[in-house]
Amino acid sequence: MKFLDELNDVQKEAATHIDGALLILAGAGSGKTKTITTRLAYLLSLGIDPANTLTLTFTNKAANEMRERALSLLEGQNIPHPPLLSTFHKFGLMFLKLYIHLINRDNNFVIIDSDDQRKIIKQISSDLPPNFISKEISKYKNSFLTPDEVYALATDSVYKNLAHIYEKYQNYLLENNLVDFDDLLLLTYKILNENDDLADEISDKYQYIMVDEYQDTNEIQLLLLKRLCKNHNNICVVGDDDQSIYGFRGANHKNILDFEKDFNAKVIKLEINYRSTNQILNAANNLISFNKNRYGKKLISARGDGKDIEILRNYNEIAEAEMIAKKIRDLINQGVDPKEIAVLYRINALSRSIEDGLRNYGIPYKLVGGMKFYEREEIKDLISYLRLLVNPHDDYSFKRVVNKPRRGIGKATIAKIEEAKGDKSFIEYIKENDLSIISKKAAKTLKDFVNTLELLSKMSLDELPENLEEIFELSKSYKDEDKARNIEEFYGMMRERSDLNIREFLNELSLETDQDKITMDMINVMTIHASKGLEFDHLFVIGMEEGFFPLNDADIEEERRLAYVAITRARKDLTLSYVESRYIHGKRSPVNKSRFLTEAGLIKGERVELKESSAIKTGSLVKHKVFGTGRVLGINKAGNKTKLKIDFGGSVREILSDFVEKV
DNA sequence: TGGACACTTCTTTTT
DNA sequence: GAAGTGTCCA
Repeated sequence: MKFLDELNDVQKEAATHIDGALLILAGAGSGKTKTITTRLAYLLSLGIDPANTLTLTFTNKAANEMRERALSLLEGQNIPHPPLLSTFHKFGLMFLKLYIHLINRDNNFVIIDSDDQRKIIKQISSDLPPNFISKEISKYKNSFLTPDEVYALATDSVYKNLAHIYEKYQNYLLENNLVDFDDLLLLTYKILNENDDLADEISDKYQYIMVDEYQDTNEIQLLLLKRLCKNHNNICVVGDDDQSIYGFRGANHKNILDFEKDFNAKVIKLEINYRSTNQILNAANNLISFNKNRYGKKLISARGDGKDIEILRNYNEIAEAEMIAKKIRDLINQGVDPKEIAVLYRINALSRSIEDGLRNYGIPYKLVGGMKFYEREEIKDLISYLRLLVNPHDDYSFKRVVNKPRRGIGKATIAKIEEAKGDKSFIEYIKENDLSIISKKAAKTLKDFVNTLELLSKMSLDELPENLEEIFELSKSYKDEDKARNIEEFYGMMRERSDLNIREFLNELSLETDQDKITMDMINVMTIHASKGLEFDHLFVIGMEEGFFPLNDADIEEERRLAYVAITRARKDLTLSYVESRYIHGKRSPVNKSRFLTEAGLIKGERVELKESSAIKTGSLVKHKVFGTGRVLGINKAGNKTKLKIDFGGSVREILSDFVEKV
């Protein structure tokens, strides 16, 4: 096999491993993708039926890239059909289409995204932050807790209330045949778990399973994988425990640390780094060695020495931005390709100053992952129209679009119908009643609206854009040119996918992200999270300050991994920057340089003394001398004082954080 | 009904 | 500082 010659010995060992569980611990820049795509190509070149392989990823982009690379290695060989490479969620979607009837649900379900989820939650309850609720619900679902069980476990009124909201939320999904992102995996697992014969069938079908970015898997994904490989244990996962940075989204860093034990796996470490210079890797190695929870590996550069890492210190963020803009200008003047330059930061709020700086110097840049196409208001409106056509009972979508563009249907009218309609959906009620409770004009508008929707619902995906536009003037009604253009772009996407019906189109769409669209042609400005998997010759990381990076109250080891990811994005030239004072949240505050600079060995003789955070967060249990134990409902920072809103068994008090202890 | 104004909040976000 | 939410009034 000629393509094996492209690999080093360790990579080759990994790529030619055939049977049994294997963990490929792949350090940053160690040729991870090359190794697993080669392994896939290798398996297929041995005559293994592509239909017997399954490769799971987290993004469509990764799946597509890997498919292409594997197939290009096999060029000229006769592969009967392409292998299945899919995201976990898309795999769930395909599975549920075939088998959701086994839990008595119809396969014409619609997938909701996190935004929809929050909206639904908001309709159910208004007293707790929807973000907090949706996180909690996700936690419960992923721990297989039913609302009743959550209620039974609840120790205080807040959590009893949450159990209640959870129950209503689940009922809402069932009534409207909706499926959230968690469900795509959960229900898939549930069905496989309850139907042993089916699990056998599926496990026998997918005899060779591979998983990319294993450090980002959560509990359900682990359980699901166990089901999928129950009959063969042929599972090969790739990942880097040191690059696990999605804990806040439910990724369980433990999965990769325990894989060896969980699956009785062989472990192969890829430690030769083909990306960065010694200086950069030394800093990365030094820094990450401060973490306790890790497998332990050291990156060794295949590129040798390069430039020293530069540390920038500035008076404030304006000076910082100016200094970096100047440096970037110089690089470009030296002929550096702008797409080889990137600026990273921990939090989006820092993008502003650097953007200003670049703009002042007339340097074109691209903000990666800023406002997302599918999250734009006008696109969500259009999607709501499509949903309403598929499911006339979708009251959430109905309310979203009933007055877009303006038809003179306001809050009052909606509230009246809401009260009168009982269990009926808006559209049902409007069709079946004379609407005497609202004004004649509004009644006529609504009747017309509903009739029009019914008409539109009979159309195919490629007929819709024209008709929607003619009837509702969705694009035309916007004065904002960007919005109109976005709508036209979306129309274009609908026409392109005329092979699908509306429902299929919506479900495909909900699993798509802008991540898939990242193209690199200009200077890139983005969060560290967005930079994962990318690499640049010249890299700037700004905001290296305590409180920003590491962020206050965050999991320090995950912050450190994040810094590790940031550093290892750089190929030859890394610049880390901090300031003395930063303007944030409408206020200027003095800041100290990040401990990570010291830990990386970049600033000698200094040690930032800071307690490892025993951070108090919303939801934490705390103890007070007099009031006893309570749960934190909210956190309020005023100056350098932090005030906590705490529920002490029903009575809510505001207490300064210094007066309580975390329990 | 919908605009104007006050008040709150502010980490990252592969699906 | 900005965006999102809530409330009031023409």
